[in-house]
Amino acid sequence: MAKPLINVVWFKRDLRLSDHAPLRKAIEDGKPILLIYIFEPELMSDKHYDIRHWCFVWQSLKDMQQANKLNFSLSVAHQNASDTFRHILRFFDIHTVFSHQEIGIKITYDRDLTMKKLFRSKNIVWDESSYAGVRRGLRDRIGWAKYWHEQMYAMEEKVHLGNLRELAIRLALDNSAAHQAIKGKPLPREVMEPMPEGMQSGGELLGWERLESFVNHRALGYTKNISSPIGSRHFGGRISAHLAWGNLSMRQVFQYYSRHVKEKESSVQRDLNAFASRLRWHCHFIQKFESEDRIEFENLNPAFDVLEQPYNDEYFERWKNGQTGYPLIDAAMRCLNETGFLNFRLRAIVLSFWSHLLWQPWKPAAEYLASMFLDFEPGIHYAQVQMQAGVTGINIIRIYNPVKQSKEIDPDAKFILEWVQELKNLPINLVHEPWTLRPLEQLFYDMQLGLHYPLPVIDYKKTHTDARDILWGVKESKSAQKYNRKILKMHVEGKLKEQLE
DNA sequence: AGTGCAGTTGACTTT
DNA sequence: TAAAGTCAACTGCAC
Repeated sequence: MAKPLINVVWFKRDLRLSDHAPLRKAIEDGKPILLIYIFEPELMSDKHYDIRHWCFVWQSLKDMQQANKLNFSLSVAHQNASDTFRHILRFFDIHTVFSHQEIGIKITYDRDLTMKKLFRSKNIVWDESSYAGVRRGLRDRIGWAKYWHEQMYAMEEKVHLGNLRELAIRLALDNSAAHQAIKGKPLPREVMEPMPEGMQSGGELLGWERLESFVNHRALGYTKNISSPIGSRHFGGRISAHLAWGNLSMRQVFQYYSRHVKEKESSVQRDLNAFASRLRWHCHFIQKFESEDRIEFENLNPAFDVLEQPYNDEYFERWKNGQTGYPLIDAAMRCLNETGFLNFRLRAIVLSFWSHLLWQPWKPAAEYLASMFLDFEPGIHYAQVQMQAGVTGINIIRIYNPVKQSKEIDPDAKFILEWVQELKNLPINLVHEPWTLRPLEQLFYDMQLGLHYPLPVIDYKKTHTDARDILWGVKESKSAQKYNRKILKMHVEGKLKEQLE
């Protein structure tokens, strides 16, 4: 007996039901639709990911079913993609699989290659829609900004939920409840539990709440607070995780901003425009990764391959657990571990500390930070890591002074004391550099260095000079400059050039 | 009042 | 979204 012929919409990092090209196309086609999300064990155990991401995904999936009052379930699998589709093929013939292109790390790229082969062998069409103005196989950036703007101003991909409700089918499963895996082991319990306090929860609804509250209430103060460890958490857009997992599409964010910016006061407009310019940078970096995904493993500028930065496990443990003895660094890392978010400046500071002051290779830090950033977006992440590590050749080398930054961005030490409570009895000026405490003061404040709080893991004065000399030496070498020309040609379009340098 | 000088500020360059 | 160094201009003050 012939199996029913269906289409599949495969959700990845596009967990929403609006402005969704694959859904729009599948509905237009009119065949029954199976909606699936696959929790891939190999991805879940990859170093870039943490349970917090899968929690966020789970909440997004729940939101897609519940908040929109759809009376069908998304099918959720917990096994690798090939086996999932083989399982589906036992019950159905698949005409087309609709999904978004994934600009991802090697492990997902390889999975896509495997799937491409599998689909071809089964005579299944794989229809992949592009991601937010990012183009496959681009060799240079001529006309890129223009194309991006066209994409952003284009009409939304309309999804008719009524039609979707009629077409959507569920895979008949052995004793599976609505949210259970269609096949494979049950999901870890923690995935289905609420987010820990302080970490953003996932979902389209929450994404829109954030976007609206930012544009209409929190935007004034965006630029002023952008570097403040505490201020940025309120005055920032805070939609990054929702963008990374596709609760919001870039186009939706851009159009919401364009619609509302006109009606605001000029001071708010300034802040909103600063926010909006970053939306384009977001896609710029993803495009960069699409064109050159080797930067997950290799220096963008190969001249920096000569750096000798032997990995030190003790340094790694102290850095990641917030035990370096530099209060700002420790506060940032502890805060990140617990909340999944840091503002841009703190991300730059902790990375600079790792690669310049601890003189460590960027790769282990890149993987660890990816797993802690709830908004981990592969393209942006690796471009930023390399930029902060100073191995792109085309960007200025910024070695942050953790004490100077501490006094500048956290003058009253509020942020530090929130996360490094060991220091709470010290006067503010000593919180920024506790190693200056003299023995009598340590007694007086009941704060023994090396016991209650670690001594600095390195001496800034010594390490930063070495790092500076070596990095600038490479940056100015003939070899680095030769590669720079190639890099600029590939990734930079006209006016963007100055902004990058 | 003008001069010399130490200290400060800001623009600019180098790393 | 850096930090440190250089230099010229400026400031305040003493004489």
